[in-house]
Amino acid sequence: MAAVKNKARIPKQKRGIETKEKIIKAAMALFAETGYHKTNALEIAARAKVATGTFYSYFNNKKELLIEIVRQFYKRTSERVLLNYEPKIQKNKADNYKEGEKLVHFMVQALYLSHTIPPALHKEFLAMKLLDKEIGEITSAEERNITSYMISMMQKYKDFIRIDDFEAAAILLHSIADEVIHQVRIFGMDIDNKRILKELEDMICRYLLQPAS
Amino acid sequence: MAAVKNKARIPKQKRGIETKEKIIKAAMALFAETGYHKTNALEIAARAKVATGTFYSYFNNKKELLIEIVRQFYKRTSERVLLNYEPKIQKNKADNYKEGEKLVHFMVQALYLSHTIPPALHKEFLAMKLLDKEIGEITSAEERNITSYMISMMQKYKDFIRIDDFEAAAILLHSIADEVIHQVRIFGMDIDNKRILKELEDMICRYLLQPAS
Amino acid sequence: MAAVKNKARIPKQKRGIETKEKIIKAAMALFAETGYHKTNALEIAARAKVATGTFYSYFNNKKELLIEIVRQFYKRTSERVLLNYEPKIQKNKADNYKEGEKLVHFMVQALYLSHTIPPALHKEFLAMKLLDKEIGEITSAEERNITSYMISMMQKYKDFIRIDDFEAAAILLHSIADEVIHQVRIFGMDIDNKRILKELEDMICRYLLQPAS
Amino acid sequence: MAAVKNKARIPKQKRGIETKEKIIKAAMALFAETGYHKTNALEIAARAKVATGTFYSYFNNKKELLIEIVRQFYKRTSERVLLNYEPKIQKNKADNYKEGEKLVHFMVQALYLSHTIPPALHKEFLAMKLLDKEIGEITSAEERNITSYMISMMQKYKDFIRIDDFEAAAILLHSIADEVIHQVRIFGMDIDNKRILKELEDMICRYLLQPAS
DNA sequence: GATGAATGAGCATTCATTCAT
DNA sequence: GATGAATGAATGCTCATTCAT
Repeated sequence: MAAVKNKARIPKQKRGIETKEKIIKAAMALFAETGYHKTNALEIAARAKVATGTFYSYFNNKKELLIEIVRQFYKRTSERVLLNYEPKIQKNKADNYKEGEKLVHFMVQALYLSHTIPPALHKEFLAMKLLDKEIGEITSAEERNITSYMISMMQKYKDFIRIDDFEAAAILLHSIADEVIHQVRIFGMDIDNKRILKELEDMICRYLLQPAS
Repeated sequence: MAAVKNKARIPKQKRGIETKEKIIKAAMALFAETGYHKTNALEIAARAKVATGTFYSYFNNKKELLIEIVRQFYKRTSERVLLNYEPKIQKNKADNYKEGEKLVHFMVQALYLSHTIPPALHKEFLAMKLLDKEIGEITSAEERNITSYMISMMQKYKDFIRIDDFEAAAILLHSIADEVIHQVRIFGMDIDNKRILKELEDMICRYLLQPAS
Repeated sequence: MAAVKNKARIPKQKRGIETKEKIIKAAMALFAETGYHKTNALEIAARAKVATGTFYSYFNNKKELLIEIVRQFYKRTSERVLLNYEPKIQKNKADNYKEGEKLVHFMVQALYLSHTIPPALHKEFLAMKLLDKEIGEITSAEERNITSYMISMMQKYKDFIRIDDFEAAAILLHSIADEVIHQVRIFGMDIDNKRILKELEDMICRYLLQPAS
Repeated sequence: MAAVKNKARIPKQKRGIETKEKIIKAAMALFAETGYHKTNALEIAARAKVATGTFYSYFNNKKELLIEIVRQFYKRTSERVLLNYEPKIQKNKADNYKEGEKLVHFMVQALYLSHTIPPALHKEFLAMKLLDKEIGEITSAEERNITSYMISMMQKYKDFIRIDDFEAAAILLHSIADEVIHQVRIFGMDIDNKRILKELEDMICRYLLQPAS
């Protein structure tokens, strides 16, 4: 309702960019340590060794800062997952299942490796995705990106694939792979993470791939 | 001086129990409508048509109220999932896979049906599970319960099962089924929910069950 | 300004008197333990094993209860100091100073012995005497009583006395004796209390009594 | 998590120091007018023409403010009492008692003059010394200072002194002189203050000084 | 641009007191 | 008389945000 005051400075000079980066670094550290809700602007400014006023000249408010952080994270993650070189898959090999397994392994690994921020911070992101509409939308857009990419991959390798509903499959696969990786990375479950990831890959393969004839 | 003042009244009389219930109802409605963080004690009391002081004579603070709500939810969910009658599975049937599918369908349905609180409220629970240690622990305990139950089911029907690592499988299955159901219930994804759930069941079956010979 | 609601019940029956006494006992204990200001009606009622409502049917409020306690204390103290039998003083003895010393010793002892409530509670009384007008007045009245008594004693034994201004002397003596006894009883000073009391008596004697000729 | 959040701002700039001083002034006025317990942070801020938040950026809470005020008071008092020039006392005069009287008079006057804050405020200090442990400790430390000074004075003029136990005497003298001065300044007793102070000095002299041979 | 002092609405919490049972 | 649940004004304190220097 209220007109958004868009006073946030967009730094052009080197010093300004560095200051903004200092603030983001400090905020990430604090969000990871004590959580987004329990961190306040004063603390962020203090940690960044910057005056409170400076904070507000770069970000209109705390949430905008979070959005910036989340955006940066997803941008980097996307790049890592989507732009990664594909493995060498041989379409005409005798055993398509084996080749498919390679592909699945590659994708799960890519997803796993893309989650490189501190678990505690990631936890905050996931929570904020649920709690905040804006963050939720950013996340959804990102997920749609990844899902589209997966559909295109299925189409490319459709001879390997046993299921029909590519869209549902993509959503399902992304959803579960992401969740399992979160579980593994964030909660660091008691039992060996490798065991879980192995089962995950097996599950995806059994579901997705044409069985070896 | 003592770290925690445990003044919360434990109502013995009918009136007290009703009042407490009124507060819980009001809080659930508000948490669902505006979220836990954006709801305050005053609003809860007002919605429950109760004085602020009354709120604080039943709960030491807002979080304790949330914990009570979460506990109640999990207790009911557990009862529904765990105590549900099992479907009639015939162990000696010719087609074990078909019977297995019935079992999987039954379990997914049970899990689906157990999530009967308003999606918005559930969203809050999931977020708080990530944000708050105490809530996180309650949730973990609950998850361990369900995982144990699943392991025992696998042992009971081990002739149907193709995988070896029951523990990893149980964790994996619980994790993904829960996640997909949340996605479906909370985000009410664009594409037909039935399509997703159908794929989920298919995936679980392919992964879990001995293929039809 | 506001008309004082004088609803406080004056118990006639044994049960009522006992209940009131229970409340007073509980309050004294709590005032001593945690202080008047940090004690609330609920706690007093709880300690007295009585309902909150019952508290308010015996006392209009917390301060009235304090006043009752202070009154009781001064009544008992007065009785002990004033009604105490006097020592046998021989007016015609050769050495008046020696006899005077006996008298002073007796009075200091009487004052000392009259302070029989727990030091922590006494501390509260002294503070409330400073902070609260009503309590201050009760205390002042009491002090005037004691001062008068001291003047009459000086008159009775005027042959022993070296000073002229009986009134100023009585006020001074009461004031300092009381203070020193408080110091000794309440703060339990590091150095031996007996040394302090001995010096006090010596001081009073030197000041008050005709030197031995 | 940490027991005490030490956020209190320590003003470096002129403006900050002035603001802090404004708050202290306002608080002293209000404590004197209505007492410490009946004054709240809001009122102090309002009187100082400052926002509530400003109050809390200089003091963590009301008690910390009181402590600061008490500290300032004792610092000033000490300086006045201890650093005051001594009167010219002639050790070899014929009449030591006369010289001693001068000394006692000087000390009582110094003590009297050192109590320059409004009586009502002083009353609050005395009450808080009894009610609050921290304030009590500050006061005790101060009293030990003064007592030490008195002992050193007695040693310096030991030829004038009739008593042996310097330590007990110092404690006793400080205690009673302080008390009588409080009585006089705070309660402004009915009878002429000069009469009381005169008797006080006489008493101290008789007790402390070698009689004129 | 940067600073950090100042703001004040907002929220959590307490407790003296009342009153229906 | 006794009970204890309910009341709600009062108060302490926080923190996002502004703005004079």
